[in-house]
Amino acid sequence: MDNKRKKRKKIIEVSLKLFVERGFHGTPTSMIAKESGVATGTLFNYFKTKDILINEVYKDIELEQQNYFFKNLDEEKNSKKKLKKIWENSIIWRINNPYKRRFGRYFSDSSFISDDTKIEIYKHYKPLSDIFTKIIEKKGIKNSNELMLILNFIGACIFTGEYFYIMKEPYNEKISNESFEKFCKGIGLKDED
Amino acid sequence: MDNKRKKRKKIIEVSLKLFVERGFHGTPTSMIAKESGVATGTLFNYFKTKDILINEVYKDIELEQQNYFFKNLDEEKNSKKKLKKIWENSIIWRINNPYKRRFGRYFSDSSFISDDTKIEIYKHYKPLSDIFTKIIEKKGIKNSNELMLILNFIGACIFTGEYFYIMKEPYNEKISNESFEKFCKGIGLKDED
Amino acid sequence: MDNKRKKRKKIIEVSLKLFVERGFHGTPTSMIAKESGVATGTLFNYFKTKDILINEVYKDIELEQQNYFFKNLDEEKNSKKKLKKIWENSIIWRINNPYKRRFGRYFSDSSFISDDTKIEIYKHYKPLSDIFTKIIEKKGIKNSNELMLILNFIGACIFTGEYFYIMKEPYNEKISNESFEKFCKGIGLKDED
Amino acid sequence: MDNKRKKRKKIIEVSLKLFVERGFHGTPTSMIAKESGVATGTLFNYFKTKDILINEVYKDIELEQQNYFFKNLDEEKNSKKKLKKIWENSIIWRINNPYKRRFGRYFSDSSFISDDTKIEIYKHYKPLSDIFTKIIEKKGIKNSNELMLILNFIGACIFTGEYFYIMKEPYNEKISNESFEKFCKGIGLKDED
DNA sequence: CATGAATGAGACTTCATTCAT
DNA sequence: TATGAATGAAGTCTCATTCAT
Repeated sequence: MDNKRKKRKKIIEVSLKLFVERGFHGTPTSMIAKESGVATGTLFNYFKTKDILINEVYKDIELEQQNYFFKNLDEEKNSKKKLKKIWENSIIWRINNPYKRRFGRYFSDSSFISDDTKIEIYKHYKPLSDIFTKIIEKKGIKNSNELMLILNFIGACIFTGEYFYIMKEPYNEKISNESFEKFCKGIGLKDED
Repeated sequence: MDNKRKKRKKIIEVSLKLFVERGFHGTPTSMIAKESGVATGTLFNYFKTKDILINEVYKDIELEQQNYFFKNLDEEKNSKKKLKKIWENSIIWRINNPYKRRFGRYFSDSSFISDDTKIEIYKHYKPLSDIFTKIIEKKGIKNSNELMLILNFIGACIFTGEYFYIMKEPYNEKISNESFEKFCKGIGLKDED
Repeated sequence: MDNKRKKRKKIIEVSLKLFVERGFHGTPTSMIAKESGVATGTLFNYFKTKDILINEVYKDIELEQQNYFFKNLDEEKNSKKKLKKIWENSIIWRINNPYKRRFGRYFSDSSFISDDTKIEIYKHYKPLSDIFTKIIEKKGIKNSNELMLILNFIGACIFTGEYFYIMKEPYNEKISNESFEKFCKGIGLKDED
Repeated sequence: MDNKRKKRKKIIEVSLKLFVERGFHGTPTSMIAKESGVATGTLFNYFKTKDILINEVYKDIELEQQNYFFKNLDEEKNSKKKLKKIWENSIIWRINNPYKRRFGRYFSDSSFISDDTKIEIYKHYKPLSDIFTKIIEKKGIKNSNELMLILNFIGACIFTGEYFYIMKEPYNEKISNESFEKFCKGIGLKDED
């Protein structure tokens, strides 16, 4: 029984790698099966179609990612610290999971991922928007555009991460923090907020 | 002779649309040909292979985009104004060219685009890095990380643009400028710089 | 397992016939598959490409042919008798296998057959050259040109066979032997040699 | 007007080379046109179809070949000398025209050459059979098989020629003659015949 | 006559999926 | 449940031939 779990996991991992390296249509199911150590027919016992398979890969990655992003968030008391935690977690996760990072980039927005899957995943980002809701409330910034704030945060975060990717450098807290502080300065977020 | 130009243009446009909507392998060359109003064989007179075709689509988009981004840049005297111009141009371009925006997102980083093509395109972004070189010089910020500054700029710019995309709103100078000013405040860029 | 053998054999036979009748490029793989009673895709499970297929056809023919040419050769004591055996075997084989005869004629020297295949096949003709080596030794004919002798033998043999082909007659030992004796007389090979 | 002749000749020569090197279906008409220095469409002004083209190539080669084989034949008085002349001419011709030699080997018997063409060509070999008719008459060999004699001659002749081809040696009268004499000895043909 | 862009049938080959074992 | 041979629709690309210029 647990064996089944392992096989499923293996197929997901192999698919992730191959889809990223070769594209969806560039990866035959026979190749996934072979690298996963199962017969072609067996693959379809685990995932009825190739389309279902890539959606499951996506869900697995997203859930794992979100768990990591928002992990131990309650330990932090104020908003800036919470944001910093998310900032760091997400950059580190992307550095440590280059294949998953690329998978998101190529497929998260694509037509391979069904709308149902996208909606299901979207819900889990609530913790992030909660933080910005609270910031706006606390700082009494009326008319402030919450969505724009969130987007700016995500943009700064992702592109700071890209830096380490481009430079092929390991994560560096100092560099990352400089970037984070610039973002906070920009939106006027103080240490005590 | 001009007829050939037009046909080529038509094929590029149709390919762009279909690749974005259906993916590379999801778009048969026969479909591209049909929608372009030429025979299957004719397509291959213009582009020897499907791979070459998608690379040409990419190049066409990038060159057009870069022309737009950096257009009339010399009219602006100082760095902040130059950046503002690029900021606006790029957001507007992405709003006005949703298919090209999505094409970049899906394919710019993918293995469909050859390394040769990527390198060729990369060179044209020099005007942007020149601006940041000058900013760093003028403000005497030693040890400043130019690449990180550029990435932060691009991130802020793209994600500000995403806002209009998600909200399905037309471009709004006020909203865009608020975002831009936050970015400048973050890196300490003044009006007179 | 045995079923696979049979299918492979069937495809080889059908290919042989069609390649001879219609040429390599004149024979679509779909036609080979259909006449072999398998699906188009199945053909490629057995032979990865059409090029590999024709090389396998060639190898199969050559090996079968050589087995037949040199069969029971050890029973004969002297060189002339050995040559006679090969002479007869090869003519009879060509009469009984008209398609294989034509296949050799059209393709053995062509660019469809890879150099690797040709070299692999060439090695198996050693028994024939061994006989001529011994003849030259025994008859003490110094300076004799072994290769020329072999070529003359093959030429006489093949063109004697052509006689039956052109006349559409069955094999006739008397006629064949007259030709053989002329060849022996020409090179001075006696019954006791 | 003479210009047309030259162009026709050029196309024939290019076709010969390409058909031998790449096979009939492996040679696009566009490639023949290009290497011949004419436009694709022009080719079809000279030869209505590709099939007609290869038949014309074949006829050109055969006529040239036969002219060479039987040239100055009347100068020789007796049969052996006539045969020797043909023997030499044909071997030399094949050495000097390796492409034409291969063309014959690949295509003379193939389905690319129409039956009409083959029959037309066959007629021109009468001078050779005349010689053997006379030999049989003169030597009073009843029951002798004329066709078999001719075939043996052709076989010996071609395979003697193959010797020089395989050895990549230039023509050598002594070696060639040894072979010829063996053939004559075999059929009992004397110098005075 | 010469040109070469356009045509579209047809070639080889791949691959998601099924099913008998 | 696992297997992997078989399927055949569908994909990319070629090429003999035509025809407007």
